[in-house]
Amino acid sequence: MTRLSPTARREEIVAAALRVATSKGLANTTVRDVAAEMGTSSGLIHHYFASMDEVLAAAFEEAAGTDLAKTEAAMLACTTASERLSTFFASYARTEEYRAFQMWLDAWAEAGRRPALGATSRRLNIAWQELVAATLIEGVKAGVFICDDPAATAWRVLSLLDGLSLQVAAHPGVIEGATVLDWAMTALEGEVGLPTRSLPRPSADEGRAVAN
Amino acid sequence: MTRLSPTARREEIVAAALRVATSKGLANTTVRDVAAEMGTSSGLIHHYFASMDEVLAAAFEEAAGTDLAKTEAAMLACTTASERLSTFFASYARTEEYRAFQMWLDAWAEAGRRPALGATSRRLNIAWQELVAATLIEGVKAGVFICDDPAATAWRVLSLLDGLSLQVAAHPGVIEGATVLDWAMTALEGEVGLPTRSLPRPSADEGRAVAN
DNA sequence: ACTCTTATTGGACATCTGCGCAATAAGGGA
DNA sequence: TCCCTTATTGCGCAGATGTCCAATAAGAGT
Repeated sequence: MTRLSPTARREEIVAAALRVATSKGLANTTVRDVAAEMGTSSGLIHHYFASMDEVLAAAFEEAAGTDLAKTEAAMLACTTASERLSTFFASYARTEEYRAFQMWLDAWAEAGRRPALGATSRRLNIAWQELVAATLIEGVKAGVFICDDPAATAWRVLSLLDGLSLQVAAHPGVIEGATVLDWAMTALEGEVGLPTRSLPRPSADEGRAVAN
Repeated sequence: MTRLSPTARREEIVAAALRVATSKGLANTTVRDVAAEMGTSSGLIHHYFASMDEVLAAAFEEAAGTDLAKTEAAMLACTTASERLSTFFASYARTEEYRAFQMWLDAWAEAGRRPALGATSRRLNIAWQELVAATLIEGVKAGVFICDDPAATAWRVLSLLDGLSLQVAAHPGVIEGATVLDWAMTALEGEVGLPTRSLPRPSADEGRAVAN
């Protein structure tokens, strides 16, 4: 392979690891898989990463971190807190689709066994919660939301989303994807004193529109 | 090893597999681990189970199925629907403790890769939801709950519990165990039209009392 | 053109994995 | 007591896994 700069090669490794992890799961991604995906040798990966744990952590960070950044950007483009919440849900709809959520399942399950991946998973989960909490606080200040404890409400709505999405990902057919979003939004409306269904429900098309 | 009857040996294998899975996780449990735990040979396990997938499925069924049965029994000992819900939460508090929940994390993550484990996980998750839904329906008939769609509410409260417990198990310290229960019960009270905190919050002692 | 850093190779190593199979022995029924 | 089913053994096989390392070569700086 052509000799690359350390930063470029590192990025390529992370991108390749992410591609493999997306198709066969974080927990099933091996050094040789990543090397084969890049068309290089397996030794090269250990020249940039001390352990496979750190490769997986970097790949997961790339996936979930990018989702987070895109969602945050889309939310900041909105003017009102309600619109930001709607955008949040629409954006989450994409994350929840198909294989993407399997990566979260693997990250949570492996968190106790792979220190680097566990630390990354924890950090990103908290970041998502803080994103929602900040929007809630904003809405309370603007007088459109009623919420005693925005941080707690954020954890609840995010955990509800996670718990429901988990069923969609792990047990296909038990709950439908569109239902997850509707239920979570209804729960949030109840928490912050909005009339039920006052937040517009994103269609599948809208969810996909935010994705790119 | 002394020659046992097929049923007795089968049960011993499942029990040993469960013990191993409890300490090092379902996903990390190997044939040799289970054999060593029993003090027998690894070939014996394949004499009773066609694949490791089925051993893990049986072990998980034993763990989660027993939890479910105990919880159901405790709930049936109560007279009112509200008491049954309180008992449900108190019982869930035990499940959520420490390592027990890691098994659910592994089951969900592995569901897509191990067919037998996936089927078991799906079945037990639905059984838990049906248990809650039945109690809600009962409460609605008795006029103490207001709930349009008990099945949906059951999925929501269970998924909220799962999503919050998941954080406790995967990211220790982010949320406290006692908080999980309080938040989930508050959410349920909101859903079924009960005053907040009208369901008594079980203490850690009560949770442990139901365990045995 | 030459050197020297270092990106890259390719494979070795030790270990683990699920699974299968021939050999052994235990124990119940006759 | 003998026999015949079958529980149990112990190891082998084929493949996978993370990690490490000596050898190679590419390319930047002089």
